[in-house]
Amino acid sequence: MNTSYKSKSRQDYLKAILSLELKGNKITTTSISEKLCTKPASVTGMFKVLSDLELIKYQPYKGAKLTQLGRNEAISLIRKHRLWETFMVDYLGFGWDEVHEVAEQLEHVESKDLIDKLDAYMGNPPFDPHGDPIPDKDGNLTDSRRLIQVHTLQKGEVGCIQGVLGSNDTFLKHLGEFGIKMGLVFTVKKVFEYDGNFLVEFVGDDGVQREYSWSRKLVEQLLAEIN
Amino acid sequence: MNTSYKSKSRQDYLKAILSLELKGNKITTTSISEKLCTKPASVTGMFKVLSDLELIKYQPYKGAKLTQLGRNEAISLIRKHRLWETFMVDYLGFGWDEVHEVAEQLEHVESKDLIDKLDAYMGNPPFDPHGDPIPDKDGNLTDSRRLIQVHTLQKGEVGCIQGVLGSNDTFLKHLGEFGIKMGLVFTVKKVFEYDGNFLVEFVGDDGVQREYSWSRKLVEQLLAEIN
DNA sequence: AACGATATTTAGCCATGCCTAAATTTATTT
DNA sequence: AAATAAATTTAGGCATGGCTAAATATCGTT
Ligand SMILES: [Mn+2]
Ligand SMILES: [Mn+2]
Ligand SMILES: [Mn+2]
Ligand SMILES: [Mn+2]
Repeated sequence: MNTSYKSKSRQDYLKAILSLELKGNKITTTSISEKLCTKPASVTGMFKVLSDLELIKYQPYKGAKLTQLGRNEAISLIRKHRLWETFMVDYLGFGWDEVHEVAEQLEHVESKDLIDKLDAYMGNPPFDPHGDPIPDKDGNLTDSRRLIQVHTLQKGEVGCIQGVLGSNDTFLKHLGEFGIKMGLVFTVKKVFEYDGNFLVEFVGDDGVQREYSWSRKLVEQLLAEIN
Repeated sequence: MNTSYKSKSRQDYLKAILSLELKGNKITTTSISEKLCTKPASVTGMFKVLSDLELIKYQPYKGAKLTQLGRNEAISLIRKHRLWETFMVDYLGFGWDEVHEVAEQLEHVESKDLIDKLDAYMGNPPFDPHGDPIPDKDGNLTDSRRLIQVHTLQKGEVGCIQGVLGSNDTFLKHLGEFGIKMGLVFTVKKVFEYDGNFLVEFVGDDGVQREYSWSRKLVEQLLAEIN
């Protein structure tokens, strides 16, 4: 049979499953169908295929979980996705809000040699443009940083933006309009009790120090390092 | 209907058709099936699809030809293919015999912005690693060079390798073993009447001048510029 | 423990692109 | 002008990966 696990669809399913597993979620037909914009019935069909290929363990009505084989494949896809994003932003001049869609395509290009050479060309970057860790060529995905959500900061604390939770393009574009980017160092001047907004202060691209009001919804999605 | 012309299969058909048209061949179901390793019956089916999409003009039993729309799409694919090959060889350190397969995948990534930025990043290279001209971002595919097949050279003439006819990997690897590469300047010392072999002389990578015997079959596939 | 709500699977359908075998058209010979 | 050969199309099937609607299993409530 020609049944291999190297198809765009199957790979997207593996990635979706890993993504939910990393968040600690149960892998149900409904949750995957939402993530991939398909229907639960379609997911059931794919779960059977992936299970036959030993990429997942699937118990009808009980859910699915990645096998080691499936996990390896998923991590390889994450590696490709994040390296291509890094290349597009750092070398080709794309904005961080412009690369996700294209990386969704590039991650499916099959060539270990290509991605390892691209990685080497860029000097083995540890993080992608959204602050997400890039698995190394052996599939090790580690992140020793202690990032915390900005909404947990106290008045007076200084943070450095190192990542974002979720990275859909409109959210990223919104951040850009606020001058928020990776590595930005800011100070919490005040937390408003009324609506949970954060008053922060930082030096903009133009070298001028200004104050901004970040919404509660926004700061929950921002990850920072504190010193 | 979801019937778009952006599928890997359809794109590969368009490329195959353009490739044969450029060689002046008639586009038959048989010729395309050979090029794509499918069967004539499958090509008939695809010709109907491409015809419905107005990418080709198709007359049953008479053959097919690209429309302007189809030609534009095919040229865009050629552009992507050659730019990715150039990137892999000139930036990532691949050999010219290692990039074709991967470029076959990369050419299907859909993003005009990506390929135009990659082109700019590389400084708009005019030719790919195999000496083939790269269409510009507006789809202009021109080649003002006057390349001739090496077997037409006379004893005593000096040539500069600028391209190869056909570029399957084993052929290219073979060239590599002979020290033959783009830009190589050589002198024809003698043409053997017996077997049509060419005795040529050039300075190798190590700086040492040596003589080589190039087979008739080989020199027919080499394109050179003479000064 | 039984009911209703919710989640999941099954059944049956569709589009894409490939295949083989059979029918048909076109080209070549005599 | 037939007859044969070659090329091409048609017919019928298969695998993948979607869908909807209906059947079934599981879960939360009372
Ligand atoms: Mn994808
Ligand atoms: Mn990312
Ligand atoms: Mn291709
Ligand atoms: Mn090439």
